[in-house]
Amino acid sequence: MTEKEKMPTCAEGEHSHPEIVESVADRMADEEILMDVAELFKVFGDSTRVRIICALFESELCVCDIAELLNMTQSAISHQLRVLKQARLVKYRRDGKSIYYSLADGHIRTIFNSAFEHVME
Amino acid sequence: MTEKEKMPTCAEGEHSHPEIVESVADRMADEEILMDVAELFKVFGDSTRVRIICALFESELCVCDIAELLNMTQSAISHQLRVLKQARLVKYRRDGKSIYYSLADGHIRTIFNSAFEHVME
DNA sequence: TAAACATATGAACAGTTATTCATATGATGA
DNA sequence: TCATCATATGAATAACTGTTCATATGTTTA
Repeated sequence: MTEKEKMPTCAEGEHSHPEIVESVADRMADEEILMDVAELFKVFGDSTRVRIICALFESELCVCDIAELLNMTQSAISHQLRVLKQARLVKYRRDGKSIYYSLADGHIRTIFNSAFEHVME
Repeated sequence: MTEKEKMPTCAEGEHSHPEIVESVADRMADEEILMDVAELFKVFGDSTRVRIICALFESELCVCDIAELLNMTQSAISHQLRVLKQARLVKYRRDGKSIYYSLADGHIRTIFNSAFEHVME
């Protein structure tokens, strides 16, 4: 470029498609819901948490059993369970010294089943 | 603790449940598939990419229209489209100077619909 | 009550990631 | 062919995240 100019974007020119953009904007879900969806997927987007969730699909489990199953430290599992807890994806009950975790919601299975279908296409 | 000892984990003691752990391990999906699922969710776990995907649910769009719609720079959108492209979630076609993106797969809608149901419970 | 155990948590660190800025690439039209 | 436009990309940076280590909390049992 001969002159130092701001790089134009088509959105400012005549080549954009304002009708389409507006129409899509109208039909899209609310910003807040999209944020919640992204937040949910973010929780699912870690292999440790995915493995914990898939373990809990099969059975209620205490922390140390999850740690043994995944071959990870108790601390690492506990930290991840906290993330799942904060996202209201797991619930827990105390039995003696152990704490048993299970899935809080049936929707989780549905979401994962769809994801499994996709990756195994 | 009086002595400096390695903190024991129940997995090494008698309080673990090896039968349950083994049974869950047997029924769980393969490690590789779980990694793929986590990888997929990781791509979905960003609000910009969620907004792009949800926009593409409504219509095929060129890059600059997505940028305008989301009120972000063309560069930021382009970088995120590359992530979606590498995950084989979008396809594109050239029409003159513009490049139009669309979703590559119907499964994506299914997964998102389940997620929407969850967050809107 | 004290020791042992299962779990939770705070701090620190390393690795990852999203955006920005500057610039490259590739297509179009004069 | 040259200027312009739409998009892509590399480098840099700031923010975030997962694990580890050390330790705290709360329960059980001797």
